[in-house]
Amino acid sequence: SDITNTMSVISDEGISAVLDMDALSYFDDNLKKSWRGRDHWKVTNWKKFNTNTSNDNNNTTADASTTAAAAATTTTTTTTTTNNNNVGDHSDDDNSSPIIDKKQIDFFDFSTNPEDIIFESRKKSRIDMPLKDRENETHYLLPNDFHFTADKITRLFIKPTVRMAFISKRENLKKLSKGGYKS
Amino acid sequence: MMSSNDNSSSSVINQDIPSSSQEGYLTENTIDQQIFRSIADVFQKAQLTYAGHRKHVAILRKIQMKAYQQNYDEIFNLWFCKMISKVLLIKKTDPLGDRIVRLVAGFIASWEKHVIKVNEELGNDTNDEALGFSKFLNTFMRYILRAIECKNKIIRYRVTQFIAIIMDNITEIDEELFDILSWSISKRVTDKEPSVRIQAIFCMTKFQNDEEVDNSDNDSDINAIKTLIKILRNDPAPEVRRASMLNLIQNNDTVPFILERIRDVNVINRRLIFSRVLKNFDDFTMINRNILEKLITWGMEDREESVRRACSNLISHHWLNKVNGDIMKLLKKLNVTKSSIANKVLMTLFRNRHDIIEKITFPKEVWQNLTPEVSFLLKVFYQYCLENDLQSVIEDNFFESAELATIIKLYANGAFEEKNEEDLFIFQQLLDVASKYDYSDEIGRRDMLNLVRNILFTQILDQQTTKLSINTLKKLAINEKDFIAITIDIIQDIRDEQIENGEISNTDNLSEVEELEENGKDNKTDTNIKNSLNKNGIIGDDVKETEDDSVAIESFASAVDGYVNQSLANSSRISESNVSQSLIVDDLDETTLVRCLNMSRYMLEIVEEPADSITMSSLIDTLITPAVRNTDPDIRNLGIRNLGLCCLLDIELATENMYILGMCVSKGNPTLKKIALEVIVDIFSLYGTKIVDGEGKVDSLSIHKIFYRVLKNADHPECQSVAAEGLCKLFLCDTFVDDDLFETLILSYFSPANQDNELLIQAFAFCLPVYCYSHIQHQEKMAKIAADVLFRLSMLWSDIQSGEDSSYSNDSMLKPSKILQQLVDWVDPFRVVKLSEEDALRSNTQLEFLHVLLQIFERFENKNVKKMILTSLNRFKVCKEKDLKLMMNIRESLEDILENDPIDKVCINSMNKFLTDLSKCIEENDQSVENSSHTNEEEEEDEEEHEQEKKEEYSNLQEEQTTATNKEFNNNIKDNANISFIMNSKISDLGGVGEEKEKEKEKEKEKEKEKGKFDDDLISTKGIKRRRESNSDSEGEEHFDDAIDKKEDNSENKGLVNQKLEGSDSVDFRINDIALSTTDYNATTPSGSNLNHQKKNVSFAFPDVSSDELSSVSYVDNNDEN
DNA sequence: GATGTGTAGCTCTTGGTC
DNA sequence: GACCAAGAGCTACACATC
Repeated sequence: SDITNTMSVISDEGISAVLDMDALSYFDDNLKKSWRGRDHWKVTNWKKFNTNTSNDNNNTTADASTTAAAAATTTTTTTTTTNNNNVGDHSDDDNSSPIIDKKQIDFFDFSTNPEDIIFESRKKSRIDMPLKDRENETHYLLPNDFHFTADKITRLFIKPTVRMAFISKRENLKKLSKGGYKS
Repeated sequence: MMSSNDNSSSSVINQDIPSSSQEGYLTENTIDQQIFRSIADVFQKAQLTYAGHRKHVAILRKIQMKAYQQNYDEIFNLWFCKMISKVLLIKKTDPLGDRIVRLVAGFIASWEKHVIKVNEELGNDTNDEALGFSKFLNTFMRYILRAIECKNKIIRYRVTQFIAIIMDNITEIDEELFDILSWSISKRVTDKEPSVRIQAIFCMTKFQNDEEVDNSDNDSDINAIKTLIKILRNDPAPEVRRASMLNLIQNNDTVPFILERIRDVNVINRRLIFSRVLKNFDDFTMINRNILEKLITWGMEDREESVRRACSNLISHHWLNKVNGDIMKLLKKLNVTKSSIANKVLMTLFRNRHDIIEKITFPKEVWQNLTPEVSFLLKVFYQYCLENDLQSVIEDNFFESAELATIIKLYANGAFEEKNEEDLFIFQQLLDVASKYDYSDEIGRRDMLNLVRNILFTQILDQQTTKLSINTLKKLAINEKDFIAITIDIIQDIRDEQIENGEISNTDNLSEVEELEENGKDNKTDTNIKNSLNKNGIIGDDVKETEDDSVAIESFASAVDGYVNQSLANSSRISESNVSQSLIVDDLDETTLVRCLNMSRYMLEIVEEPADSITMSSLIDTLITPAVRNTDPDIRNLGIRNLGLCCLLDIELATENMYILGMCVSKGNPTLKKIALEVIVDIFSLYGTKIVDGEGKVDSLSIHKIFYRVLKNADHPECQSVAAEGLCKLFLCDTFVDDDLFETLILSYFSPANQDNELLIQAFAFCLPVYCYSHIQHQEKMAKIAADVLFRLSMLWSDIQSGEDSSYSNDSMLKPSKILQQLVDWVDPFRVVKLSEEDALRSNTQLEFLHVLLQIFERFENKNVKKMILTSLNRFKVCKEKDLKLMMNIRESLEDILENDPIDKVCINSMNKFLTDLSKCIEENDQSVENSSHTNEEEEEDEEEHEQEKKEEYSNLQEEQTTATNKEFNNNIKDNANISFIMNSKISDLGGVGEEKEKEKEKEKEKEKEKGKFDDDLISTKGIKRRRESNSDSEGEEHFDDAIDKKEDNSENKGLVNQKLEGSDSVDFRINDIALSTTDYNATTPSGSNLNHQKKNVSFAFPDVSSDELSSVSYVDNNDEN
């Protein structure tokens, strides 16, 4: 409430034209999962900035519906296949895999002996965790979270009631574009 | 079908037609088959639904009994096991298996229950029933245990599942069997499959129960508990830790480990602490205070909404219910006077339980007899009402300000006169209310003002209370000027009183002041701050910095003196009229000084506009300056903080004080360094670059150097992270634009030296994406340096892996593939905020990165890294909208690599895929250009011209020539092409001359490169020479580091390594470098010539980035120096 | 080790009972 | 109004596959 140097007073050039509060929340939303940085970073899908332009929305909805439709199709096909399998049920014996993946087991059928598999000697195959995985000095605990937010980084260090004035002067903008590629 | 060759005794395979074989055993066979069929029938039915399980269990029991009666119990056991053998093959997710498991558990439980009953009836456990059960259990368990180390994980899972559920359903077990079980299970706890481990844990939990009952079992109990704790903390799979967390027995030894999971990396585990573990605690006061405070703080601040919700549910439902809705009881339990979470807890309650808001009232009589709890409730309640605009609630419960003043006075008396601690606490709560109160009533306002003023004047308050009081003053003042006047009056009064009481002999001080003023005049005539400082012998020199502390301190002190002189000189225009001038003393006792400084600090923190300059300079001269000069570090820190706050109100003051702030950063102790750094960043954030580079101003290069140095110094991680965050902020608002400083910044994010600086890592993790995605030009900057960043870090990584660089462990650094991913991600134009889809499609940031990367591809020495780059090609997104020539260039580079590099199939596949896509885009791009030229005649010309331009450029590039064309990729930046890139405007005059020279050199270098030989040293040396030229050209201008430069000139080429180590110098070179080369840089960037450029820059630019390890990464061969 | 699919563990809603 | 149960929908994690 008592902030004088808000982003709004900033000239409409360059970065300040872009960085309003909405834009900042775009970062907060999309960055909240990568706060641990570096070692824990992985590629994530970013939610598009909501620009109120119908274009974006249309695109996204279109995309979504297509994928949804695609997904729906796949689901239906899979279900049908499963159903087909179910019809065949326990009468069709699948010898290719010992593992039972059927709607029902025939407890009367001992045409194949499960003991061949379950008591199979384990030979060379490793069934234990590698030693290096058994201890971890982080104990799988999160580090201290310093809660960087767009709000925090746009405030001054020693006077947090005041925001940075994004006085982006023309000269600096030019400097910035120097050597950069524009498209 | 059935195999006749199966003759192992335990594997009596039966057929569907039982009587067909095994003649002579018909009777037995029939019973055998009957048992088989009966059991199979039950299993057959029970697998489909849980309904009827009870019946099925009963039938099974009957079958067993009948078999027993016929002396066929062993056959029963055998067939039972056979059934199970089938179940062991049912995959984990199939509910069939679980149903049978439950059936078996039910059967066993039912049988055991019966056995116990019989045992009780007969008074022994050796009866037939008991023995029969034991026999069955032994047979069954040993049967499945034979499969517990099966190589098939599903079977291991089912076996452990059976064991777990059986353990859960029986009360006793043979010791011998138990031993075998616990031995087998303890091995499965380290199974490679998490699902098996979880079941093993379920078994383990059964071993920890009998603790007190049987001492002989204690060992295994303790072992079980120890194992579970180890798993809880060390298992990589969250669901396994979860199983351990929820099943570990809770006692004084285990609870801390369980609650530690509040910071588990897994969300569900964290949430469960609130929704399960803590919910089951009878009384949270059992938990250690510190732990409890942390639990709630972390719970409320968790990144995940669901955890926060679980936490607030715990508080607002469970906890409140436990005290039957009695908030006062809850507050007592929380111990409000010492709790840091009570505030949060109450706020959560108010937010989630609107029903209790209505029930809270503060009748007048309560105010007279406040307890800490009630006053605390009052404070938080008022805060809540204000935040939620509950005006009517406030009106009902809180009265006129005059009355509030009276009440506060009451408790203030208790607090200060009678030194009653409870009253002090109550006073603080009420003061908090007062700082937000409505003072429309003039009498109330005046009463309160007098009260607060009086308290501030007479009492020595802690920081928090001081802050509250000052905040209240602001609320009470008519306007900001009034507020400042009131506060400064109080400070003045305190000082006056102190001086009166302190019988200070002012004579010495006065003469000192005069002396200072003399110096000040000197300074003024000089108008050169730096000269006077050089006189004092304190130049920001790395060599000096390494000298012993006493020298540093001395030089620091003289710097401060210099500052004081200067500040006096500058303020003389004001101080003439300043009566209190004679009071410039630092003899105020420390407590008073700190008290005044804190008051002024809290005042300045909330002041929005500067007061009149007289008031401000009086504050600075009489309070802040002496504090800055003080030898006590705490006071000095406060002094600098205050000075910084003043600077944020007055740009001139800020400009004047940049130097002293810089000195504080380079010479101060870590705390002072940090504050001063923060101040510098704040000043830049507020005023931009206006405060540097100009008549009497500090050189921006020096400021750059300061940042470099702090950033590279891992000894002061806090300063490092302030520098990192600060630089990110300044780059974000385009106050800083230097490429090399920026690259240093990125490198320090990935540097293994900073691996443990969590604050720095997190600052970067947030700020760097914000920078890259906030503006397309920011992203372009990243794209420009990305390839070099990857190169340097890959080299470093190779060194670490090969053991050449032993200062870091192998995993202290991100793999190059991950770094590449990150960089590609940062230059993804689709993430740029408010950039339209079309612009994003057209943006070349990612391809620029790729282009430069392919240009320097051959310089990557590590084969694996090369391979990695090629297999990662498809991470770069291409589309027809991209720049045609850029795409063609990339294609060419890739084809070159395909031809000349020995590469494996994976790479070839990846490259082919990318090339196919790329060619398609190139084709489409070509077509669309043609199409558009036909559709729109007007645009045709432009388009053609543009295309022509591009083509020219690219053909130039392909020939790897850097003709001094000023053509741009994009006309947009044409205007900027000739604008020098440097910070110091004076140098820019030289641009033309330097430019030509530069281009000549560029050409030379290009030729060299074409020959295939690349002499790094030569180029580096050239770089230095060139720098000197430009430096001498810029003679006469004020240079922060003239002294160093000259010194170095004298010492004649100290060698590259030294220059590397003295990072300070590199900044200068670098900036001039850019100044001389930027113009053609724009025109030639995608070419190979740029590569030279980059290389050359690099060798100077980051000598001190992340200490020596990066120097080995540098292109410059520095062996001769080592 | 990157990929897509499947699943656990929620959360929220609806509808019903006490 | 509290409570539960069933059902839909969501997301991070687990699993499977290549």
